[in-house]
Amino acid sequence: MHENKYLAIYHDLVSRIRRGEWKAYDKLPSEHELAARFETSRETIRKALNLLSEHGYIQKMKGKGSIVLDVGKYDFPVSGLVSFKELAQTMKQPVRTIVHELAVIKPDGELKQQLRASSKDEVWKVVRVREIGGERIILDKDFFLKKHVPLLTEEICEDSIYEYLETTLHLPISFAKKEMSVDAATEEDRRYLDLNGDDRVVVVKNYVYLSDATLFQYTESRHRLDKFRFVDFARRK
Amino acid sequence: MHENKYLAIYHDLVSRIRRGEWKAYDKLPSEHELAARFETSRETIRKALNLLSEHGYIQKMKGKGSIVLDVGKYDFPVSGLVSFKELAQTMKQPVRTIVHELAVIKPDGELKQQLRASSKDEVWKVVRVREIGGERIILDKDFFLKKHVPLLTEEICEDSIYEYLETTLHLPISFAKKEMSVDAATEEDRRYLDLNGDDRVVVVKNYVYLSDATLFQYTESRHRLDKFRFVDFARRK
DNA sequence: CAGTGGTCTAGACCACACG
DNA sequence: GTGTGGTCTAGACCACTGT
Repeated sequence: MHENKYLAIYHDLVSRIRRGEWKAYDKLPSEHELAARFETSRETIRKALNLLSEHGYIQKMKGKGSIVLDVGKYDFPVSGLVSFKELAQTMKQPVRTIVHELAVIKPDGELKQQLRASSKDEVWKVVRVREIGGERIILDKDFFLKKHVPLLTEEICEDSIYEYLETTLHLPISFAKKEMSVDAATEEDRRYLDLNGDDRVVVVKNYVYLSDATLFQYTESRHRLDKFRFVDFARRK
Repeated sequence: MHENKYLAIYHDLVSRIRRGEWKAYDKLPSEHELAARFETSRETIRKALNLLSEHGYIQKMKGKGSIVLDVGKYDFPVSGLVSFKELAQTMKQPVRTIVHELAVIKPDGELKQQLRASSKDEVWKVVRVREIGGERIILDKDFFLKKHVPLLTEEICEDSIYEYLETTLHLPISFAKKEMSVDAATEEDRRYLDLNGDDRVVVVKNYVYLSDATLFQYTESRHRLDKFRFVDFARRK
């Protein structure tokens, strides 16, 4: 496993910050100083620092230096592509995934359009419920183009589909477009979730693209209103 | 007004893409070619292309080239700090801002904590309603530390507070943390908004920081459920 | 193989902050 | 003034993609 120099420096600095080597509002060493310490060029240090900045670890100030922030260490994930398994690992509550449906289907009108699929394409349909603290909170409906994902099993769906796609199939998942809104709850929502009488759910629609910019997955995540929470760290452009 | 070379190139390429000089899935010229065309170095071109990539305009592919995407041209804003006025300009519906309250207050317990203010700090409180297509949809409650914002008028609040802060006061707004959730509607929500009987609202809490990492604004944006929509473009790290 | 984007270097000059 | 981060250059080598 080979890691880029700037990524290695980024990870090194992240772990130092997390370990408390620098506390919030402490100044980092200057870029010149860091370049000498890591025996590299300043531009490479700057790549690492820009990553830290984008991820909310530091704030850079022209003419002054870079200071460590205290946001960004908590409340992960920030905006980004994060799978439920990665998210679950940061939570205290016990979580469980129940697979309700796992089948190959022919996409119909709306779904075909969403996946930009042709009539000949076959599509995996996966319906899962996420249980958190004993309550059924999230209904996940995933659709994959079968030409990209030849095999799926119940075991994979109970673990992490993302992990399987990336580490086993080596699919180059690259970017996604998310849309969030509040919609009326369907009969399916009422059947699979503990809605406590709510007639609405938060719907997160996720369009996932590969690195050649082809769409290969459409996911609809339906959350119980009172348990929904989304955190986003954003920099002014 | 001086603009950096890589920013100028970025803006040039954005406008060419928006004008349709390259269509979706077209290949951009290679970085080498662009460097020659813009009479600059490849690293500078790469800075511009990375901006295009981050903003969802292009997809870079090692060994192949960069292609133009069709997401990112619509559905603005993507995740980011965007003021209501900027957002309104991209909408078709007529919008209006009504200022209900504009006062200097002493922060009480919860607010003091949220703004990390001391008992001596004075705080601007602004309550505004956003009307879209004739309906009162969004209730915005803004709190600014007065030491950063000496003067606020009703005219400024009806226009764009952000514009005033950035272009007139030159406050270096730098980053923000957003939290979204669905909460019970308050008496205030029912009074100011056309809720149509809903007993919940989408709450977006926004903590805004200056470039020296000091918090100076807390905003709570309360949206009617059925009109709430949030779009996010995210790249896999 | 040639062409592409990804990383890295060792410098340079600039704008900004602070004493 | 010194020191900081921001930009820019002209090269280099690498890994990947296509033919």
